[in-house]
Amino acid sequence: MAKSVLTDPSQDFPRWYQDVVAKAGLAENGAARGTMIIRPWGYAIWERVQAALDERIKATGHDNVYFPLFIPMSYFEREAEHVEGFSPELAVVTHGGGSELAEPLAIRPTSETVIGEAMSRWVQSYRDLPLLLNQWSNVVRWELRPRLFLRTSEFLWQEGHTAHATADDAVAETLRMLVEAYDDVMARVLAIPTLRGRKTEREKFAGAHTTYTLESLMRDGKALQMGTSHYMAQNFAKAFDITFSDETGGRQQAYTTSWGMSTRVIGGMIMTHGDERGLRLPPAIAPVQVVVLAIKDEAVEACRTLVAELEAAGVRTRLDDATGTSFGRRAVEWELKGVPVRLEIGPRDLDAGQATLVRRDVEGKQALRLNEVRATVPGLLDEVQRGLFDDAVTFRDGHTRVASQQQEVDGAGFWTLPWGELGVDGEAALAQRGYSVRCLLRADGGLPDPGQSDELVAWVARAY
RNA sequence: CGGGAUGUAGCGCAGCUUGGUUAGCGCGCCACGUUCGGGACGUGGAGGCCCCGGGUUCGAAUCCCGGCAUCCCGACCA
Repeated sequence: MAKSVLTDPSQDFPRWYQDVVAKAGLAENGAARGTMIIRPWGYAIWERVQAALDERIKATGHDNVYFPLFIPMSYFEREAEHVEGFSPELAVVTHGGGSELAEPLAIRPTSETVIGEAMSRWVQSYRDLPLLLNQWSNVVRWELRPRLFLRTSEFLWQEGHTAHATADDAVAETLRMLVEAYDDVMARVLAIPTLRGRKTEREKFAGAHTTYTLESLMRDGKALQMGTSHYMAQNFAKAFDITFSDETGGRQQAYTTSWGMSTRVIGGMIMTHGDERGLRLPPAIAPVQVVVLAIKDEAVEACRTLVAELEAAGVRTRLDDATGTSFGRRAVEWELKGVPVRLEIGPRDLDAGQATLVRRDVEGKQALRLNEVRATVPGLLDEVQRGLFDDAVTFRDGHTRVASQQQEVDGAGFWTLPWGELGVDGEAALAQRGYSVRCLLRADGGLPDPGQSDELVAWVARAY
């Protein structure tokens, strides 16, 4: 298990994070304040998140669509809470084609409004429901304190928007995407354990009836929201007139949902798995799962054979035959990039008919017979994936403490306390001290219904 | 918008207090040679509106005034 920055106060976590992002070649700041340039290695990771998530979204019956980047300002004003929540962070275009626009255009911070407007035209009958849409896009929010991947003025994400005939259907959809799409990708692909919970009124999405969230604990003991799923009830249907004729010919208002997951999860992955030597990529997300490194020219041929074998076994493999660069430099570069497994072959290995296996997740090297590589590596990658997830669970559980009242909350990690004791006043008191209620869970750990208010446990932490 | 700090080579920094040759150092980059099983070394080289504007002075990276930008701590947030 990686040493925690939390247990080593001499370490400066923000600095560590910046170094990992830079040295792994993931991203850098853009010219405009708060913007981010995603470099090839970082984008390849995002593409794997996209692929996994898109597969889950399509598997649950959703269709991909694309809506405009520009949204007329008046759209935001139709939903009171929504406009209040988002106005402060809107970027607004006032000029186009050399002259001032009659109506300013907001650059989308999220697309409930434009999509709601279209839904009102597309939904006429109960037969048109449910309407299950998803969009891959960039959005802009003028954040005050940007940080690569975690909070940038512009970010890439996926936003799902659905409309349903009944409240039950909409709630079920909200929970389905949280669990079957988001948490599945978090656990299976990013190897990040989460809490599945409900947001408090104070923390919910602007305009939502209920917000559900996935919360994770980073290695510095702060929490990060990894994805949210919102049940809007009829709030947006009212604002955008999404109505339909039911089976009996009556007029009904639809119930809508929205849910999003962004490039932030890459930041979460870095802060969950990274160690003092840089990035550690879970195999499922790694653009390159195995690098086969030829130490000397005479080993290149054997390396090529190995690469071909592994590729045939479905392992994403890259050959490093840059023997003109020193071995140490190449080894370190692949470590910084977080590649899970390295196979080194030099003259000594050739003589012995073996490769030297180096895992990124644990210390040490071991010999592996060349003819056993193909049979061994896929299982090893699964083991690494599980190990990273288990380490993160152990870390979280080891940094979760129980409190009975808000005054006891003091320090890094999660704190749990009865929501009935805490309440909105306790929540406000915690906020004064820099802590927030990340989410509410049922006493048995399950997800609370939208209306449930008793027997809830508040999970509290400092957050990003 | 409050509190603190910083702008000097691609990156990280020193120099400024006490003005004075040609503005330095580390990393990186280029060439050649020796190296190469864990970030090699030597020699040579390229690369600077010292954030911007004004002022003081024989002379400003350095002192004074005014801008601008960035970073850190808060409030906002996927």
